[in-house]
Amino acid sequence: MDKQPSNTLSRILAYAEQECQARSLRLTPVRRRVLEMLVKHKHPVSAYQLLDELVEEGHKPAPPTVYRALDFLLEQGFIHRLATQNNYVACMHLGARHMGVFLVCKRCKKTVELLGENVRDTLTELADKNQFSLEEALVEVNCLCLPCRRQSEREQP
Amino acid sequence: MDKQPSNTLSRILAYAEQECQARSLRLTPVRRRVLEMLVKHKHPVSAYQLLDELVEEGHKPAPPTVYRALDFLLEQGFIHRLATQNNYVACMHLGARHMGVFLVCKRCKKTVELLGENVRDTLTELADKNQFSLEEALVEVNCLCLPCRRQSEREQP
DNA sequence: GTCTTAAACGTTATATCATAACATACGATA
DNA sequence: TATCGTATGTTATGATATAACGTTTAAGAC
Ligand SMILES: [Zn+2]
Ligand SMILES: [Zn+2]
Ligand SMILES: [Zn+2]
Ligand SMILES: [Zn+2]
Repeated sequence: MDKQPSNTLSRILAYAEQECQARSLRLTPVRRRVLEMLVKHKHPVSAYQLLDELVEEGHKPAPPTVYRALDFLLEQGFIHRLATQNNYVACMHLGARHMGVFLVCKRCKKTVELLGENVRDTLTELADKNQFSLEEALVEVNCLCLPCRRQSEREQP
Repeated sequence: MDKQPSNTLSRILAYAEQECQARSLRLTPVRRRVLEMLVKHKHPVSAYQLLDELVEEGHKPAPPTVYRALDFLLEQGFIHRLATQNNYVACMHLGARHMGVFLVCKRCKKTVELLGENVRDTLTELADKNQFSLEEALVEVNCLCLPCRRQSEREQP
């Protein structure tokens, strides 16, 4: 399990604050709260799961509230969306806008985000060859993590 | 626009038939019909669009019928799913099981499937470094195709 | 041929994910 | 403080996908 130092949350929030200032955008309470929840979770989570947590806190938001916050955070590159899982996850790589490359264990759903600059280069080249220009990309790798692989071997030798 | 020779359909269906025989599986009428529809479409299409077409033909299937056929075709590698689009598309690369690499124009939705063996190698290596083993992967590249790029330039110079 | 059985399919209902549309509140700035 | 664009609240609905269960079908055993 990844450790998550207590200052990671504040580092990410501070970074988001700063970027929003620089872009003349507002990290409103809802947006900030959603980002905070995503950072605190270790796994990617669904929009409705975030919604439920907001409800438990006393807010009474409807789905559009959460989706609008997610859309904002996605646009600013603060979070990523895992399309095969219908889940959202905070970006842990501050500083540079990048495409997400995700390793997802299909058994326990443990997820690792890589920067994958070399993947991007390969894809840009492939796109160019086909007269497409890469805007952004989603790479989701369905995997087995080491513990799950061992578990599988034990079950089916 | 890609041309689609009239024999493409029969080639793909014959291949699917043959593979199913070899794997002791059945390419039932529904499965065959769904594969046929996917091949005939030039763009990826949604499950409900396929459902509507089946209804127009006189069948009266419910969603599970289509989804079960799609699941089968996905498992056999005859089609791919584009998770960011919630769409399904026939595989045009007969013969070898492979991961899908898709260039998708974000403006006109024109889609090209590449084999991308080098992408696979890169991803396998990245997974290994992180103690994940690659099972399969989805690569969707959000692009602008050449015509749409020119169109955009014309609109916003 | 009939029996057995697993796979496939039909059917109904429901779960899950996401957005349209419109009203209200807020916040910057003139 | 008046104005205007942005953000949020609220209600309803659209779009995608699956659970559960009963029936049919096809293939092999006898
Ligand atoms: Zn990231
Ligand atoms: Zn795992
Ligand atoms: Zn393919
Ligand atoms: Zn295009």
